[in-house]
Amino acid sequence: MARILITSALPYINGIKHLGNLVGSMLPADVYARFQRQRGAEVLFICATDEHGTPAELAAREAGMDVAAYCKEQHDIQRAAGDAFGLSFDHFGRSSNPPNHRLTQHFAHVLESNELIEERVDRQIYSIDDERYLPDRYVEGTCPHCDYEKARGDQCDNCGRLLDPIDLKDPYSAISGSKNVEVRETKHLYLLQAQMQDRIAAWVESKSDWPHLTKSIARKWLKEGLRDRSITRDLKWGIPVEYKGEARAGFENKVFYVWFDAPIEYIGATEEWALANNENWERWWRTDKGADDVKYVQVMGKDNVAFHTVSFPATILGSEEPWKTVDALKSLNWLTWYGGKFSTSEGRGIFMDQALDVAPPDAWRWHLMANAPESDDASFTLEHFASVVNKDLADVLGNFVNRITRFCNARFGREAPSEGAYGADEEALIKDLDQRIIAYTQYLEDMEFRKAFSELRSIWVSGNEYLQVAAPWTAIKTDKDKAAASVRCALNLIPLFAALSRPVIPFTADRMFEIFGLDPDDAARWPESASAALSRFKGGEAFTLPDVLFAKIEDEQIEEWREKFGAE
RNA sequence: CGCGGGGUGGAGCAGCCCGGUAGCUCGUCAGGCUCAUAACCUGAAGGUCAGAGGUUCAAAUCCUCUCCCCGCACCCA
Repeated sequence: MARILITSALPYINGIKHLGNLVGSMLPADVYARFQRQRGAEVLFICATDEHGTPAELAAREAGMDVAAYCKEQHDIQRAAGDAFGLSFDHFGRSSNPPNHRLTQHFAHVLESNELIEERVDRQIYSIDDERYLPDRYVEGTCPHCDYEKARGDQCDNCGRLLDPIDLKDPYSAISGSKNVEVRETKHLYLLQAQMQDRIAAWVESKSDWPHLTKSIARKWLKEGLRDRSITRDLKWGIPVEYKGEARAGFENKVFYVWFDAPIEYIGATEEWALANNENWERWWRTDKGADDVKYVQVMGKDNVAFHTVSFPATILGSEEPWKTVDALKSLNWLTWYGGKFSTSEGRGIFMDQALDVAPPDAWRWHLMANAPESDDASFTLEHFASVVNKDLADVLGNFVNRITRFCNARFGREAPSEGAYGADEEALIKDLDQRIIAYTQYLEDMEFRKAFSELRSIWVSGNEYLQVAAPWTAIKTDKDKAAASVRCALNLIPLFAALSRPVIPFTADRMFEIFGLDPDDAARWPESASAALSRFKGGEAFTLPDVLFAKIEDEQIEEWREKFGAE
C-alpha cells in the first residue's frame, strides 16, 4: 500500500486566514489527501500554525494579551475554521510545541557540528522605547536616495530602491513612531548556505517532475547564488538559542528565526501526532527507520517555494542525517480580490469564518479548486463565485440528483426498479465514463486541479446527457422495462458521482451516499470502473428524497455580499 | 538590459516543452425536451492567439526586440 506524507504550508498564527491562504495550500493539500485516502493509500496529512516571529508579538500586544495565550487562542480559532471547511488534517500542530523545540535545537546542533553554522555580528536598528530590535520593515525614515520621508527600511516606496535600514536618514520606529533609535551591534548565527550551493542545485535538478513554477523559482535563487542566512533574531517569543542544552553565551535574549523553525515543524507536528496517537513518527521521516517508501508531497503558495526548495533542504541535507526530503512539490499563485490583494491588515477580502456565514463549505471548496490559481494569479469575484456555484453545483450536479430521484419516486416508488436490462445507451455511457474517470484520476494524481475538476464537471454532465438520450419519461409510455433500466442506471450514477466528487465536496458527497443509506467510508472507495459502479444497485434498494443539494445564489445576495465584504 | 510568472473570441482558462489552418466553461442567440432548483440537452454567432520582425512549405506554438499586468527570501500568502 502506498504511503503518502502530505504537508500544507503552515498558516501564520496572526489572525484567521482568508480565501487566498486557503486555496494557496491547505485546501489543495486536503483535496489530494482525501483523494489518496479513497484510493486506499496510507496517508498522513500534517499542518500546524506557524507561531513565532515579530508579527505574533505585535498582534498579541495589540490584543492586550500575553503572546503564548494569544497564540493558543488563535490556534484554536484556526483549527475550528479548518474543521468547518472540512480540512482533514491528521494533525494540526503548533510550531511552539515541545517537539519543534527539541528538533530545532537538534538541527542547529548537527549543522554546527558539520561546520555549517557560525556566529557573525550584524548592525541593526534598536528602538529604545519599544525595547526591541526592529526588523527592516518596521524601521521608517528618509530615503537616502530621493529624500522621500516615509521610506521603509527594506525598500523606498517612492523611488523603489532596495535599502538597508541603517542607511535611512532620521530613522524612527514604525511600531511606536519613536525616534529614540540607534544602531547596535548584535550577534547572530548564520547558516552557511553558500557552501551548499552545488549540493542543493544537484538535488533540485534531480527532481524531474516538479512543476514549471516550482522549478523556475528554485533555479532563480540558485542562479543568483545561495547566500548565508542569519537564523536567529533578537526576540523573546520563539525557540531559545542553546548550545549543548545550555543557553548559548551571548544569545540569552535571542531565539531562532521563524523561517528556520517553521518548516522543521512539519516533522515536529508529526511527532505531536505520534505522541497523541501512540504512533511512530520516524517511519514517516527517517529513511533509515521505515520512511524509505514514503512519497512526500508539499503544497504551498509561490512565496514559500524558495524556502522549501532551498532553505529547508539546506537544513535537512546539511544535517547529513537520513531525513526524508520532498518528492512532489505543488505551488500555487495568488488568488486576488477583484484583481487587488487580499489583505489581513486592511480587512479586504473574505476570511474563512465569514465565508461560511454566507455559503456552505462545499460551495467554496468547489469554486476555489475548480478555479485554483495554478498557472497565474486568479481573480476572485463574488459574481464569478455565484455563477460557478449556480451552474456547476446547482444546475449540473444538484439538479441531476434531484431530477432522477423525483422521477423514480413518481413513477416507480422510492426504491431502485429492478426491471429491464442495460442496452446501447448504457454501454455508451459506461465507455464514456471509463475514459473520463481515467483522465480525472490522472489529473488528481498530478495535482492538476483545474483540469481535474473540469473533467469532473464533464462527468456530471454526462449524467444529464444520458438522461436526455435515454429519456425514461418518454420510454415509460411504451416500454416500462427500458425506462426502469434507465432509472436504475441513473440512480447508480449518484453514488459514483459522490465517490468521485468526495475529495473536493466531501459534505455533499456524504449527503449523496445518505440518500441510499450507504456508509460513506465504504462506498467512497475510488471507482475501478464505471461498469462495476453502475451495477451496484440491482433493484429494490430504498432511497429517501433528498433536499436540494445546493441552493442557488440570487443576484440580491451578491449585492448584499458586495456591501458586506467591500467589493470594489 | 535584475529575475520569475503571465498577456489566447465579452469574462475566466486550455493548447506552447515535442511547430501543421484555435479548444473548454460562463455569457449571448436559436432550437429541442418537459423528469428536474425557469433547471437539462443540441446547435450557432463571436478570436488576424499583446505588438513588430525573423526561421520554416507551415507558428498561438521556435528565435529577436518592444509594450503591458502580477510577484520577488528578515513585510503580508
